[in-house]
Amino acid sequence: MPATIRDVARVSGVHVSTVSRTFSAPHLVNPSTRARVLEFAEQLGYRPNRAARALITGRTHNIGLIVADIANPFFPPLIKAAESHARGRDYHVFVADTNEDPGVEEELVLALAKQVDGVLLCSPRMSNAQIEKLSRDVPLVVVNRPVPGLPAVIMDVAQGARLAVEHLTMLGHRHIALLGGPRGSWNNREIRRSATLAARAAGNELTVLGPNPPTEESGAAQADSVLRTGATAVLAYNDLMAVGLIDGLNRLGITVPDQISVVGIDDTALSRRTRPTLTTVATPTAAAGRAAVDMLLQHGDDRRTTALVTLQTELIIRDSSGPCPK
Amino acid sequence: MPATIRDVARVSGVHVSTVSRTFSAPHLVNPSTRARVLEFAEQLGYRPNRAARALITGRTHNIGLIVADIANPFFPPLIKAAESHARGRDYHVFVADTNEDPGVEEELVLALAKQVDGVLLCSPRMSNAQIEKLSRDVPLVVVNRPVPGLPAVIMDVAQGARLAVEHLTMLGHRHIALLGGPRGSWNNREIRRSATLAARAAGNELTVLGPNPPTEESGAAQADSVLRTGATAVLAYNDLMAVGLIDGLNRLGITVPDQISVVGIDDTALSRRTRPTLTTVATPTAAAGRAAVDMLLQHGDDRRTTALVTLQTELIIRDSSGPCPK
DNA sequence: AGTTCGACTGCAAACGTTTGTAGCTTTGTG
DNA sequence: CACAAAGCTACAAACGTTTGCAGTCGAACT
Repeated sequence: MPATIRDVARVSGVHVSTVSRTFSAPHLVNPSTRARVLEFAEQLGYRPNRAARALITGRTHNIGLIVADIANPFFPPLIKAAESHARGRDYHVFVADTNEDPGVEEELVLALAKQVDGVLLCSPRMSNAQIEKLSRDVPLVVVNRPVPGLPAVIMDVAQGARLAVEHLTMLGHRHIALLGGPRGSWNNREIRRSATLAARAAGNELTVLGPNPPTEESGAAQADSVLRTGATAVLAYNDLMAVGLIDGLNRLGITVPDQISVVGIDDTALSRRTRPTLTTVATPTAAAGRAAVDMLLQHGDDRRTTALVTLQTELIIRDSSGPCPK
Repeated sequence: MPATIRDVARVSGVHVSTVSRTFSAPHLVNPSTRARVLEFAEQLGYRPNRAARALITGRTHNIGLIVADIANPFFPPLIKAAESHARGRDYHVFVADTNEDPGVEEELVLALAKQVDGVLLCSPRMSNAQIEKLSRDVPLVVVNRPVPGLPAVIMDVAQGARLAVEHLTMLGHRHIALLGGPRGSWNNREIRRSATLAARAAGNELTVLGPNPPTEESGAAQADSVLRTGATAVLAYNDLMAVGLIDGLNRLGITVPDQISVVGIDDTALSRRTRPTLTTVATPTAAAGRAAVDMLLQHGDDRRTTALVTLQTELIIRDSSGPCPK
């Protein structure tokens, strides 16, 4: 029913190849012919069938975007930025949600492989070896985790964690709890490593809790474990857990920041809206989305380029962190 | 490089058509042949090329999902539910963001048309006529707005608005302001209509403000217009505007709900997290996403089925609404 | 024994494009 | 005026599938 290249060719009295070139290699066709073809194409509402084109060119002009949880407020800005950036380059975006399940991740990459020119793997929970293996089937760019031999864009969350610990130290806190995130997360390990280092450098005590699912409920559920550590300040794996924790603490009659300071990570839209507003480490998620798309489209075919883009993070001081109670 | 159906055929010593049937019509091939083919296919890592398949069958097993703004917290739960539901039925989902621009909407539907079996159009800003026209190119299901002659899933936001007005009336409020949303929004008109009716029935005064962009900033910016109306309670187009408004009021030294009550719509994840927590009308977004996918896949080909699914809404009373100050 | 049937498999055309090659004009050059 | 070059267009094969049709073969029926 929809017009094909053949319809356009017939109507405008030229061969299909001429119509094809009118769109994909304009300089090879006589301007007047081209004008005529374009006119008829317009009139018939012709649009090239990208799937058919992909079949022969091998380029689909689609990309895949795989995230752990669309509803986690960390991701929407990244998705939005990536989609918009990709569309500006005439690419469409498949979005899929793994529910934090590594098995689903793998299946998804494989299922998408033939339909896309590459996949953005955001915060994957798979092993490096698995990712490495998948990258033989389809170009990958990893976000939020470096994988040896693969292009990746990461945010310097170690620096952020250090800044957070230093901030808390300056406020007089001597014992900090680290509310850990999910097991497979590279960010989680990185935060832990860096916070440990920073705490040691400041002569502080650091108690690590976790691993935990990176959700609000999980943060709330950890409120009493946090209390039991005796820490006066908490650095949480992400904003979601931080606000959950604050809620949980409130329910136990503890107020933030008067009795305990809480610092989040990600600076999601949330953090400005909660009361108290959340001190947090800002990660440039939109920029990460754009950078990842760029990397994917840049090295079109020469995969296994091992570029690594690192984006800086920043500590945003708001109301959930305050002086250590005595 | 990746294995094709021909590779599998060669290796397992059968014709390509047999391999094809092994996957798409198993009952037509001898179980033992089938087993052998499957084994070799597995071994070669063969996966049918869906684009090639689509070319001949006309079914892509993809759907498009077009929303106004991915970062608006209303949408992620809908996207997540729709994607997960679709994938359960072996469909992949293109997600695209229009930035509230009707022109982009149209372009996007057209661009996606050949690559999908149908498009979910969420909260479109286009005219009915435009939507109607697009539906001739590709099956559409509209979400959050009824369009004559097209399948749609809507949420009964009129009922929600009525409940909200009644709730405020019971709290003693006699003058309510309606903080309107974007121009093209059907929901906006519906809310307005229903709130007006309910206010009249209760003998209340209702002042309508707007149209406004449906964002937090826009809500905040309207704080003084709201004050000038002299209303003691506000019903906002959505949660985002409601929390923005509360912020704006706070900045003017007005407290919620003591001096003014504020009610939102959508019950986004936000509304539980702000202080005060937000009284709001809950819209079942995840259910809407699933229902829309079902409708799209159900009437596969017989478009122009004019089914309309209406989902109920519910008033969630939290802390941002209180008794009318005297 | 001949026929019919069913189960299975192969053949080849088709889906809507792109692209290398070859052919035809026209123009420029010596 | 002949010839080459340049500019343009047509032809046809290819991409990886599906699918209607026809063919083969053995079993079951008459």
